[in-house]
Order: sequence, then structure tokens, then C-alpha cells
Amino acid sequence: MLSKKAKYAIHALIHLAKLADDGPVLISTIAEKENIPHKFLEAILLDLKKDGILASKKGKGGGYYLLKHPDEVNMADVMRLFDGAIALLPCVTYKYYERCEECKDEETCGIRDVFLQVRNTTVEILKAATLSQIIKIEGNLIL
Amino acid sequence: MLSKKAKYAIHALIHLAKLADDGPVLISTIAEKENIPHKFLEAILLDLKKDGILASKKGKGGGYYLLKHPDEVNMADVMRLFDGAIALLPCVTYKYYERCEECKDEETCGIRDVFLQVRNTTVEILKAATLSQIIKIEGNLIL
DNA sequence: TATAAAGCCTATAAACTAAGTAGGGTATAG
DNA sequence: CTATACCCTACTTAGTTTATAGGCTTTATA
Repeated sequence: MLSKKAKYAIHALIHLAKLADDGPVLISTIAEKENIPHKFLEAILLDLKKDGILASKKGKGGGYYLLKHPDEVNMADVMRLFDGAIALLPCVTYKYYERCEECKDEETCGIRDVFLQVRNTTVEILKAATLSQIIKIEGNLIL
Repeated sequence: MLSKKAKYAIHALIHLAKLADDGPVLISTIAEKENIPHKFLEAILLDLKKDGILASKKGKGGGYYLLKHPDEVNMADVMRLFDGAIALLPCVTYKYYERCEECKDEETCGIRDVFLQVRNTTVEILKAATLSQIIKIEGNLIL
């Protein structure tokens, strides 16, 4: 399951993507509209900023805004940022690779093979799911 | 990520599937061969028994053995048993459905759509991954 | 240049979960 | 009838998640 952090991040990002041309948005505004605890959201947005997805402006008239284009922000990246590896086994991850402790021989491990497939198809779908794409889907679903 | 419980369960099941015709296997034997803490494995095997996948025989000459055919035991079932829902969001699960708290409108939720796709393809792969299948793959990989 | 606005930073706490341990109870083959 | 081996309940320990508290720093603007 996704952590709340990741879920909140996605909601905040979509919120910001929809208002991409309206200048900085207050943490408080996002928190209220998206039902996210204010202080918790603060930490989340900071992480997204450190990762280069968002930028912020301090002081009066400040707030957060998207730095990357909505086309360039996908769910795989967001999930990795907050929840770590997408794969279900450490031995089939890309960035977080680790050997499975109890595994006797990785080469002939039939379990590995299955979960590698799962990882690959999952990453494919999540990479295609950009902010633009999600907003577009929501638009179509309303019809 | 899979819990250790689920991983241990898979290893134990494969172990038992390979020895399906040799009568009951001792917990101690599986624990030793698969590097699983004995007491922990005890609890895991009991869960698998309660779920109808394994059966056991008490007393001298006892142990655990597969009740279901290796064709009928797949990774989706094992994962659900130990780690709960396979989906990454509670609102796209089959058996464990729950509304996402922060979700304003499930009908028009673009996030839901993405994670429903992920769930469906994942379940498809995991259902196809039966014990027989995994053992077969391992056999082929050795070549 | 004071001052309010708004993000930044560190520490802490409460609740939950995962992983494993302890110790005895119960059934059964020989 | 006793050694064997699974069954059951409770507990512990460590780590993670989900926050909250409180003050610090930057900045627009009156």
C-alpha cells in the first residue's frame, strides 16, 4: 500500500498542476482543500522541493509552485521518493538493489523471475502516469 | 515490499512442493534448509494450514505436506494471506475494499484509474505464478 | 525599517506493525 | 506411556508511520 505521505504528495501535486499558471499556492490552501494536516504537508512539500519537482517563494505572496512541467512528473518518481523501491523484492529493484538474505541462488530463483515481471509492468504503468495524464483522465471521466 | 512472513511462506511452499510425494516434512527440516527461524516458521505454516493450502500430521513421523495441488497454489493467494491486499490503494482492492479517506470523488479520481491498472496487471501475473510454474522456471534457468 | 506573512528546520510523541521469542498444551506412533 | 512433533497464547523488541510543537529565517510592502 502507498503511504499517506505518498498519497498526500500526489494530491498536492495534482492540485498544483491544475493551478500551474496562477503563481505560488499557500501550504494552508492546499492543506485545507485536500484534507491534509498542515504541518505534515509542509514536510512533504519540502521533500518535493529538495527533489527538484517543486519550488517555493518565501514571505508575503509566497507559496509553492511546480518547477517541472506536469508532463515530466510521474507516479513512479513520486512513489520512489516517499516509499522507496517499487518492486516487491529487494533483488529486483533498480535503484535500491539488495540481495535477498535467504536466497540461495539468485540465478536460479523462480520467485525472482515472477516479481521482476511484476516490477517491470508496474513501473511501465506508473511512468506513463504523469500529472498531465492524470488530469486529462479526470477531465474525461467527468463526461 | 513483501513481508518476511510472505517470503518465508513462499520458500516453505516451494520446498514442500518439491517433496510433494515424500510424505510429511518436519518444521525443523524446512527451517534449517530454508534459513527460517523455527518458531516463526511454525506460525506461518499454521496460517497456511488454516487457509487449506497445507495439512499436517502430529506426533512421531509427522510434519507438514501440501494439501492443494501445486497448480492450485499461486503467489496472489499467498501474498493476500500474509500481507493483505495486493493493490496499492484501498479503493482498488477486491477483497479489502475501503474508500480513500481523502478522496473527494471516487468516480472522477484519476489516481484511482492508474492504480487500478497496476493492480489488475499485477494480480494477473501473480495468479499465473503457481508453485508448479515457479519450480518449472527454476528447472529451466539451471540449463 | 518595522512588521506581518510565509516557508524552513529540529525535536519529539503516539500509534502501529513486523519480526521474532517463550513456554507450555495436545495429539499420536510405536 | 513416553518421546515426538505440531498447536496455541502471550509477550517483547525494534523500527516505521503519522503526525505535532515551537521557534527560525526570509521577504513584500506600508
